[in-house]
Amino acid sequence: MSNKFYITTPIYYPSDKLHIGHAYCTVATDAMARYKRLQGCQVMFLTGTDEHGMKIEDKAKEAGVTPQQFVDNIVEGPRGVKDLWRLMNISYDRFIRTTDSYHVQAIQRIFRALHDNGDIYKGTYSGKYCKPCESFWTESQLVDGKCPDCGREVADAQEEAYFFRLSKYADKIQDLLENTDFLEPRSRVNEMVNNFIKPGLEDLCVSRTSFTWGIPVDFDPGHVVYVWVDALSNYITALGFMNDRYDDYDKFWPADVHFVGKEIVRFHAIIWPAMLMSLGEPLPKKVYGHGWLNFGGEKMSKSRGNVVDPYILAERFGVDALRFFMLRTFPFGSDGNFSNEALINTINVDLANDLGNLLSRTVSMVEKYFGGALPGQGRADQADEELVRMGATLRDRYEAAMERYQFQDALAEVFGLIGRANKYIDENAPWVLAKDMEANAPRLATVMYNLLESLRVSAILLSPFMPDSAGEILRQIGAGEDCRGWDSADQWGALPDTVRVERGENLFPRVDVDKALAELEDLRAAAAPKEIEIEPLAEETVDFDTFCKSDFRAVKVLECEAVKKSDKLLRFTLDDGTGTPRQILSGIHKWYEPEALVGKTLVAIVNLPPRKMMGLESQGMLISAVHTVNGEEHLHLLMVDDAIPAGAKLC
RNA sequence: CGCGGGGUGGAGCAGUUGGCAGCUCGUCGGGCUCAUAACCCGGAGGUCGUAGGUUCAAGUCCUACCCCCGCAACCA
Repeated sequence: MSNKFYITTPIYYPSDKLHIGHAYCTVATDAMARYKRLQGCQVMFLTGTDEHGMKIEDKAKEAGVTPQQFVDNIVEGPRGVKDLWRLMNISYDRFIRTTDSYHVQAIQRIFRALHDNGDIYKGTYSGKYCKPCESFWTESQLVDGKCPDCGREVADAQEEAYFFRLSKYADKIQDLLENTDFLEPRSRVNEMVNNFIKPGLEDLCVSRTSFTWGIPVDFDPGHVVYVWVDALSNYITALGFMNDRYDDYDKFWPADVHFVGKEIVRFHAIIWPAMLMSLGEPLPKKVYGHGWLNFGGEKMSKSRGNVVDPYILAERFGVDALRFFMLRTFPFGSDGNFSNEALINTINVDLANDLGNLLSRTVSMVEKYFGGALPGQGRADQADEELVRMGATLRDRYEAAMERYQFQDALAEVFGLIGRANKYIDENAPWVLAKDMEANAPRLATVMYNLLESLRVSAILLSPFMPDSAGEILRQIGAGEDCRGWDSADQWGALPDTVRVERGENLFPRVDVDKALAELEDLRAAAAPKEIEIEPLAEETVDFDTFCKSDFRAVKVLECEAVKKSDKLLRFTLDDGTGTPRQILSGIHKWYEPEALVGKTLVAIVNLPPRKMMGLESQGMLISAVHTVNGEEHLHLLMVDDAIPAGAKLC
């Protein structure tokens, strides 16, 4: 086995605060890194932030600061990225920011190298251009042939851009994906091949001229390097590839594994290896696409208002409990359903009842029966066999699961031993033995010893997941430095038989479920100070005649139903006073249930050209008031007095 | 017929190459008292989405269909 281990998280995009999903990936990587260190490997654990791009540029503008100030605040500032990793006890060895000067310099060299070997060429990126918005759109993004943002005409336009010859590597990539275990879990391979490779890989646009917040192409000012080359290369520039800041490339590359979310598997499984092939560098040994944490069965997203804040949970329940929960409960390769109930349940059952209580009852019995230190004379019995065998072989089963990144399984193995130890207490009833110490002291000592050993082995193997708590367990059971390591984890008997224990606070207090859930709900509500935003008033004036052309009418809702296969669309049948029902489609299902709207008097513009949506014709548009609260969009249909007759003109 | 994932006791999930349907929680009954009202034992509860097919044998393989989720699309 190689003694070096290089593991990475993705570099996160700091356009906003990070949430539990980012923490999930990073905690998993941290557990893996700590596990490898425990085994004695020399580990390089890299994480960081991807700080360029138009979105950051825009966000900074909104906030009235420079892009650099904006990302500095999110990365280094209070409750920022680095602060979150401190809180989550993340043991990264290196943190890369794509704005770091060594990275910038290396990217320029990499870009040039790809250019020099002919894999990057200058071409034109053609599309539809909207002048007022200064935006390029593809044919398919257009709405009714017009700009999807402002609805104005677009023109054919071409932008000069650099392209990477991704197509050249299509066959090699397909072979890599289908015939090796480069990408795991296996289910992600089909998706990649079917969606992206089989339809034909197109060359990739790798530079932009439409924004400036990026790394300049040094031989062609005006172009900045687009995300692919900039962000993906972090995995090698952070080791010193094409720069002088570090000198670890030869030592640690290729990476043993990149942990990435399933949404960016595509970039890591197709574009990244192609870039490395072009550079003539070795490929990473593996890309592992983990699942997402959903909340209440739905994807977590800001607009749904169900984003989970790791700060609140870690402060309320402890960092170790949160780390443990994420990796114990969900299979790493597939999506998991996060819920506060499940978190609390896991804390109570696994950590409080099983592990914490085992520690507590064991230590307190050693104190009560032996004054805190075992006597050094024991008597083994057949009744010990199963527990001892299980404990002595646990490390191997744990290791097998960890090597496959099956954290859930590895932890289940550990808790198998913890459960067995609790049962062992019942089977041997130490309190019965203690009634006749003269006869039973050696036997009782052995029972206690086996319990301490169970705790010791468990704690060592739990230490990558719960570093602080595992250390506290080892401290309480009196384990010295020489029996805390990986090598001692399969040595039953490493603990001295005269060990002295030291009782401490309850490691994992039981959580009152109802109370905690209510508190979390309060916190969530309190954490959302209202920040109401409205769209800026229009600067352009509109002449009176143009305004008069818009025909607004009061309309009555005759029928309203959700459009099948659409999340957002409602289909209205309206009385507009003409006697002929008017059909209008409106994307407001998020805010209104159709049945609640029947009979209401609304306002519609009725002389817009008809337009098809999801195969249905919409003859106009309903008027709503919109604003955002904390970034979440709110919408209210304009409802007017029901006394107004259908068809009444608004002017 | 856009792509992918999934439908297994009340809830959440495992089920590798087809061979008696498992785990955690909950629930019901019992035991114990060292311990964080924790621990241990036992019971009840499932036509494995539906309908066909292959097989001595199908949760597992094949075909069709239904439903859910994500991506995409759409959101006048």
